[in-house]
Amino acid sequence: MLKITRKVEYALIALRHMQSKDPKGLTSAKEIATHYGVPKQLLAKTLQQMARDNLIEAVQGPTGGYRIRANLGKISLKDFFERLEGPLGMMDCFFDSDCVQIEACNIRVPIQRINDNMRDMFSKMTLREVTQ
Amino acid sequence: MLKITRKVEYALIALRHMQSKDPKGLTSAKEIATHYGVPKQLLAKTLQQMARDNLIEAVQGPTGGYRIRANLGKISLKDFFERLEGPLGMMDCFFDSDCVQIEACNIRVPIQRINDNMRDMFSKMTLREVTQ
DNA sequence: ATAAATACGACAATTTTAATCGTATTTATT
DNA sequence: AATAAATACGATTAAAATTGTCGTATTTAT
Repeated sequence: MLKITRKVEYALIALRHMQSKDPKGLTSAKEIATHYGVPKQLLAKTLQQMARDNLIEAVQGPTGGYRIRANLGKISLKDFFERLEGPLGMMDCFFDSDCVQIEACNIRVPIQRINDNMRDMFSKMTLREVTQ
Repeated sequence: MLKITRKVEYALIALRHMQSKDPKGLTSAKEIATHYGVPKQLLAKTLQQMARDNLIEAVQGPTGGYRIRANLGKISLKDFFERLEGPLGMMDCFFDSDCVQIEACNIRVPIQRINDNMRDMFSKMTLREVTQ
């Protein structure tokens, strides 16, 4: 419980790797995959998603690759998690609401409170803190 | 990602339900299961586990059931989660360590930091805050 | 033209979580 | 003593979520 996914893990590995290099230079999915022993295809998808989100920039063709585009110091971990994985909630009922028990449920409000604390915590941490 | 499990959910529902009743009285698994539309067997196991942990007290036989035993105001959410689900960590590598990449991994320390924040947060909230 | 890279939907495998089954034990009630 | 209703719990199955792979298309430097 309360685990991050591989997608997020690989994204962080990739960002941190790129962060430590010349910001103009490009890094290929292959480079990261072989260096960290991570499945290349899955990593590539994650990189592609980050590119769609304008977190990084993609350059196609041979000699292509990715470089960081956004200011990581301005992106909260909460936003980062939500871009990659969707809304952040400890229980599905906060978004789905296909829970028929919603009337009887006695912990919705308290859980909401915990959840707010969690979101608050991740709102206060920036991506740069993790990748630098 | 970052979800609590049903086990924890059912445990909280049960505790909150019992909290709202006469502390001497007993509550059966059946009562909670039918009231909140929750699978009885799974709930029962969770209650049994909480009983083994001395969080609640079990009374057998017909007219038996459970009642709260511990002082919920003295139990942190972190302890509660860990009693039910084991060590709290955003990544398995903090306990398992069967990760061969542990040498190359570049995010272990930063993730550890986030994780510490999370554990800290849950250490500061008590079970009572959630169940009252 | 070729090769090496990104792009991405569809699918398969794996793992984790959730739920059920079956049986034993306890004990209040009759 | 018999019964019934409750807890106790290991084993198994089912379902869901996660993780990984495949195949194909596109881009572009050489």
